[in-house]
Amino acid sequence: MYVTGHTRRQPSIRDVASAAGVSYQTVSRVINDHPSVKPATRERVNRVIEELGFRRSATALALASGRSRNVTVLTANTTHYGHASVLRGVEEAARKAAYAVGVGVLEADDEQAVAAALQRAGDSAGGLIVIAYDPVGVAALAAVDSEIPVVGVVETPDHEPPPDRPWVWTDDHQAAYDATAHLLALGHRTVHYVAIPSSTCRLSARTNGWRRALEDAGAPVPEALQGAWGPGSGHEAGLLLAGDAEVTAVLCGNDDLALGVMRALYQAGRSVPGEVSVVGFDDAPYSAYLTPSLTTVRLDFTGLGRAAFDLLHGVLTEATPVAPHSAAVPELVIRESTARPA
Amino acid sequence: MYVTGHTRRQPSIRDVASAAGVSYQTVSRVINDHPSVKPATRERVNRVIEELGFRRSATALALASGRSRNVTVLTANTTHYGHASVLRGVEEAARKAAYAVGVGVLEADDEQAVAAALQRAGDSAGGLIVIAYDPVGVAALAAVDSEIPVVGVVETPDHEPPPDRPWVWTDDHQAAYDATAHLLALGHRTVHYVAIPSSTCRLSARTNGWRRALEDAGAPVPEALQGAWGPGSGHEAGLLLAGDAEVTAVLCGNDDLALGVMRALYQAGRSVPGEVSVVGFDDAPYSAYLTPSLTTVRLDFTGLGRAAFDLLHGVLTEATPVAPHSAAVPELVIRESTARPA
DNA sequence: CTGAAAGCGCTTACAG
DNA sequence: CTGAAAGCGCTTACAG
Repeated sequence: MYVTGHTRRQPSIRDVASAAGVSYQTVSRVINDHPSVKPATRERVNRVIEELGFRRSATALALASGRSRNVTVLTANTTHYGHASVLRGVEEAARKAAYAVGVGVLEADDEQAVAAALQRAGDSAGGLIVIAYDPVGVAALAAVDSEIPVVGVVETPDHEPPPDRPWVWTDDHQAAYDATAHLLALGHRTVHYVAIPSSTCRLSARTNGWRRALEDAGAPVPEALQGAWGPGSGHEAGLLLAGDAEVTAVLCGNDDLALGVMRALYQAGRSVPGEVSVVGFDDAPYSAYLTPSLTTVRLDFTGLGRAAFDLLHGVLTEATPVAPHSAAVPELVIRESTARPA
Repeated sequence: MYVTGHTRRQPSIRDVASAAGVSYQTVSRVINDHPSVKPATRERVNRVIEELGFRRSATALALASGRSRNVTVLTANTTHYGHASVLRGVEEAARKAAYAVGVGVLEADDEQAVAAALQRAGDSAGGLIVIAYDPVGVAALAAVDSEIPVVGVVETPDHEPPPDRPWVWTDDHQAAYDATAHLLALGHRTVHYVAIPSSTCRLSARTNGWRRALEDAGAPVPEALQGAWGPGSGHEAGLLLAGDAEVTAVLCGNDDLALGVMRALYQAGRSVPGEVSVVGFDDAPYSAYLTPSLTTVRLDFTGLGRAAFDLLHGVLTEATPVAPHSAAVPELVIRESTARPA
């Protein structure tokens, strides 16, 4: 069989219209499920659509209608488990709603780079979801033009989001409180804390939850250590902590940090959980298989992503009232890395 | 300050044109860097563009020109380190070229689902990048309409890709060979293997590299165990392996599998690397911080993603000749999980 | 219930 | 070097 190099053009609504013996306007009504089309006509048009393999052009639709069935998620990171899972949740919900999803990564947090990322995203997207777990994300969320629909995936906020700009989060504060309380209940005198980068200048909800639990129990409140996102910075913090004989329990802002801390403790000859208990945040896929397996707070990132999309979809279509909401309840998963103090 | 609720429409090239006192056609020439525009005119237009904050509409551009400055990557998984890193690499290169990137996840591998994913992706993208590390991805790559530009991110192939459909890969075969040879050189009689899901019916390049190294050394070739992607399946395989006293060295298709195997070995009371050596593939961020830290093959997934985009960009613009190519050389990273047999 | 017109914001020939 | 026309594939009023 010989095929010419010529690409057969995709059929347009006009092609469908002439093949079905109607005006292209009627075809438009059919593909938009407009009520006022005679059933027989509708059926005939649908048959032709099927035969010709017609697919409505998303770009023409976007240009003509001004709406774009595309959302893009802006994030500072795509490989970290939490961020990647949020993206996955967004994609899942978007797929169900027949939306396309784009990704933009926020490389640097200078104003220019953020502005550029925002513009690129705004060019193609009808709406934005920005993951604001870190300073770059927060800056981006704040810099979004007021005309473009956006929802933020944020840390537990301490104030209401602006009405036109919903947020989505899981209750970090309570989760950190619970994890700290668990350690205290085991008999530890206090709990040290290695923080992930705070998204804002003020203290994060996790930090506050940890501190509150300590205060409520009348335990001393040690100074929190500031970590980054990866295990390397957990390792550095762990080295510091390992040198302090007072340290018997460490709460970490995420599992990567906890992993680094455990490694440092091991290198310093302090056993986990024999001498020191360690708790993480996230429940990354690897955490259950570490030795000792990691006690951690399971966060439903995927559910968060789905919620973010649903919210955005709501503001995009104006069908649903938009309300800020906290999705999914975190759950403390107790494994081998926590025990009573020696 | 009072602001009306009315959205000020984005300026179009006509707005720019009238403000600059030229025709909109001239504006089009300026934004497209067309050579034949008098420098003075160009400068004036550019000034107006600046003043008005004009941004060319990506969707109008796509509709009018037929080209879409958007690529979408199709993948069965977004959270696994390798897949996420490829995506990250694509985004990085796309950003440099001012392209937008979309993601589509391949949920199920039945024909319908793949076809649906393909259609959705094709609707918005000018080109596709499909990650074909697993059966779903392979099916998707094969099902892409011949008219749409696509590049596959694949396992080391055993034949040339079709000329119009470039692939990108890293040399798995050599990497598996090296890792196996390392274990053999340490004095192990043979090396067992836990495989990731093969993308095809035939054996994967990793499996072949492992087998070849064994054969070249005259070592017995045990049957490979079939794993999935996550640590859970590595754990299952590890339980099997742990029961066999002959097993002293295990090569795993990825780090997650290796983690699961190490956990199983630990539970069975067999020490790593004292009694059994374990090697992974990927060099995930956590691998260096495990105890024992994991010997593994570092793969440049991000570079692979960048290469995939560059290739696609080449076929999209027809500026660069497209050639299949192997990006980045894998590197064996020797850490604590491997040692001489007891 | 159905059709003819105008327009979304650009680009691609075609003129001058 | 610059401008007026037609068209990309749809939708949104406006007629009938």
